[in-house]
Amino acid sequence: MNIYSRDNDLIIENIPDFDIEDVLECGQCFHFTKLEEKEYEILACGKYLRVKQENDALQENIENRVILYDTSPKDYENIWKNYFDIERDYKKVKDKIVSIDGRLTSAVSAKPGIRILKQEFFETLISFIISQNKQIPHIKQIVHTISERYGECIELSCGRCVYTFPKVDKLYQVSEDELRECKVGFRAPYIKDAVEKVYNGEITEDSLKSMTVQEAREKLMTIKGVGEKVANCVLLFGLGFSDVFPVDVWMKRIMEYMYFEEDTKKEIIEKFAMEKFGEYAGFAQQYLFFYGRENGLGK
DNA sequence: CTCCAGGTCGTTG
DNA sequence: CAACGACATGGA
Repeated sequence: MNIYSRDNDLIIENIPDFDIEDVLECGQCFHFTKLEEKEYEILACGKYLRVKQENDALQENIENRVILYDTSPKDYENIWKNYFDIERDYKKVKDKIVSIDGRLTSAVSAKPGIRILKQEFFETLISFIISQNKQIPHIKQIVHTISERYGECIELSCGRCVYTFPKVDKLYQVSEDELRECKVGFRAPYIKDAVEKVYNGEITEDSLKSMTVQEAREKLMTIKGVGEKVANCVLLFGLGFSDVFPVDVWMKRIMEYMYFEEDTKKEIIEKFAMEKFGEYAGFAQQYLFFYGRENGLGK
């Protein structure tokens, strides 16, 4: 891996096991827009990032080149290195998963560039409350709407404004009816409850991170509208716990297709996967989810 | 028109 | 506990 600045951009060559398309399109993140093939803009951590990956530099003996536009080395060190989980050895992660069960080889090699993003806790919490009983494109739309209406504006050099996801303090001021106008539907009171519990300090990122997964999961589930699945997604994508296995309709189908071959309760599937994959359960889940969804596994 | 979506809640058996 | 309908909204 080789990192250097060119004009105002930050260039990273040869990030192992990284593909910006796999990372963003695998369903863990909703606050981004595709601009071109392998080129995206992302709103995260209170920042705007335009990022592009080139894989056609083979003659220069370079496997891939990722360009973070208008990004200082300092922002890379402080924000994006952590956000993209650059320092984790994903070869080891994938080897481990495949050694546990060789049947995951096809899932892992289909999307070899997945990384579990370290997303902001609050945004992840609200986003996955919204996600229940909704399709990914619509979740993205709602997250964008909430950000445009209540987030902070970042003015780009071209004059266009983009909006970060709002902070708790801001969403605390937003009424249930105003939330409904963002098309969150019956989830409005759920969001309200989550915002209140975070705002008044009953739920904090730090305290959750200091707990065991079980404790943190139970704490999250005291929020109305946060069940087992949403809690697990927040633990995995927003708090850095990797020993969780969110089971949604897709994972249920995929796991029934691969292991159970009959209707099986989500709790059984979750327990089975956690015992099987342990601290790698979250990674295994994401490879399986993306692969299974793209291939319509389990019909 | 009907069915379903990265589910969860409240109500019944 | 287990099962089941309701819940907003939009797309197939």
